[in-house]
Amino acid sequence: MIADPAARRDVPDATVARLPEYLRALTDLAGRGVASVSSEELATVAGVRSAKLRKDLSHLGSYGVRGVGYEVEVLAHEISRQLGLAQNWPVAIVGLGYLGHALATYSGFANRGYHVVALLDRDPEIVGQEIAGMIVGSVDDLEQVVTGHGVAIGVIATPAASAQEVCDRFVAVGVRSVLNFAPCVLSVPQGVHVRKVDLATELQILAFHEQRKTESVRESRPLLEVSP
Amino acid sequence: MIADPAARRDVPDATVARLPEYLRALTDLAGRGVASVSSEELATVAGVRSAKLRKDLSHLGSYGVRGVGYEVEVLAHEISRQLGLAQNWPVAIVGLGYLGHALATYSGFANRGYHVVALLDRDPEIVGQEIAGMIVGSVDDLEQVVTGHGVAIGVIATPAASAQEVCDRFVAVGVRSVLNFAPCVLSVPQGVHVRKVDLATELQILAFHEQRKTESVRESRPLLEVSP
DNA sequence: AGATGTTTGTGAACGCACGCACAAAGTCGC
DNA sequence: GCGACTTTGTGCGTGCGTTCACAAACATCT
Repeated sequence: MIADPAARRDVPDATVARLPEYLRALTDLAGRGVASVSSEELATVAGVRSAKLRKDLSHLGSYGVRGVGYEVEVLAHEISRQLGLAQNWPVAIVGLGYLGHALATYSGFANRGYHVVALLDRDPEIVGQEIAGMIVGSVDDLEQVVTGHGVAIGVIATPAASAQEVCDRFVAVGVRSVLNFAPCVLSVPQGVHVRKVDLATELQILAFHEQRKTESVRESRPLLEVSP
Repeated sequence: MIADPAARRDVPDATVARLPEYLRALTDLAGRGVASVSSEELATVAGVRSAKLRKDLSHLGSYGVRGVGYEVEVLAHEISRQLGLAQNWPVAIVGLGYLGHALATYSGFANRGYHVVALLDRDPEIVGQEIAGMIVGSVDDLEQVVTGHGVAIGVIATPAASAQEVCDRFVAVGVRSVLNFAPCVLSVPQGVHVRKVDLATELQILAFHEQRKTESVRESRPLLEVSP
């Protein structure tokens, strides 16, 4: 029954990174009225191999029934709990350009265990606007807002030049988890967790593979040099 | 020494994923007038360990000078070339909600080896609008646009419900690299490369670690369980 | 020129993650 | 109740990625 304390201690990072995808797949299935799935089926929907899925889930505990499969509701609830989505984390978003705008209105946030409690920007043109049912506040009030709402996770969607300063202010008032969309490396003290998402990076990785594909067709042709 | 043909064949995926960050760091340094860096300095700016950086770069060839370091311009140009950024890949973006809007106006795309050649949407309200200096076209013309511009990379920023259909149409007209922002798994034939970015996923991974932190605080009190 | 100092490039050891294959554990039919 | 079938959970081998540590290679100073 209570295998949690032992199992929960060390969930591999690679597994953690896949849990949200499993949860999304399970939510899909639940929405379609599916009550039970095998690891094979769920793996297909989630885009992984069944063996990997089973090993991942085994790190959370034993929530399947041999010979039957997993109960969708039960497993979804368990993953949800492990990810801490029951806690409705208060999130603050700084920087409301198009990207911040997208994040604020992203239904995935509100519906998946998060609660955007504050939108902040530096531009007086943007401050005061209503976005996703909220009034954009001034970044000057960052400390007050974070403390007041007990913000645990800070989202940075500012230009790279402002990112470090915003991050420092987040950290100074106790935020220990930061999601950074600015194309720069943030330096933070030990114990603060930063995840970075760079849209251009993803494209560049794709471009690398794309080039390899076209290269293997042309095979060993000299590239043209660029003269400055 | 031309070590390229041998070295270029197998660049580890993990290394490829870091190359864009190195390139960004080098561009930063070049902009600040730095001409030469050691692996230690560059690693700090890029947020990795120097040993890892050196091993990564060694997969591209030998572009450093022992006892001195790397020439910023030379290394940047080399990574740029390996990533295929000299080719100005034509990119098409489908789905111009706030996220698609953000992608279209993202300066990182235009300035880093990409050329957004088409914006497409299904909503008649959005078709015809001007975004980032381009007129949004109808998704009905997807095949024509892709073929006409020789689009190699397709970006999907639609709702999940439409993503697979758009993907299929991309693939049908020869696109082999897809960047998917929709929260769903795309199924594609062998040889087509898909990268997925899900904004909610990143938050959930952060939440997991955040929960672990707060748990370890609460559980530090009942260290000893009552045993029978 | 030789000695000294610095930094790269890499062989080797280690650790993590993935896939395989199978025993364990359950269901179902009779 | 028992055998056949299904599916989970996992021990193990393998391969990849990271880190360490050092020799090779270059610059600089005397």
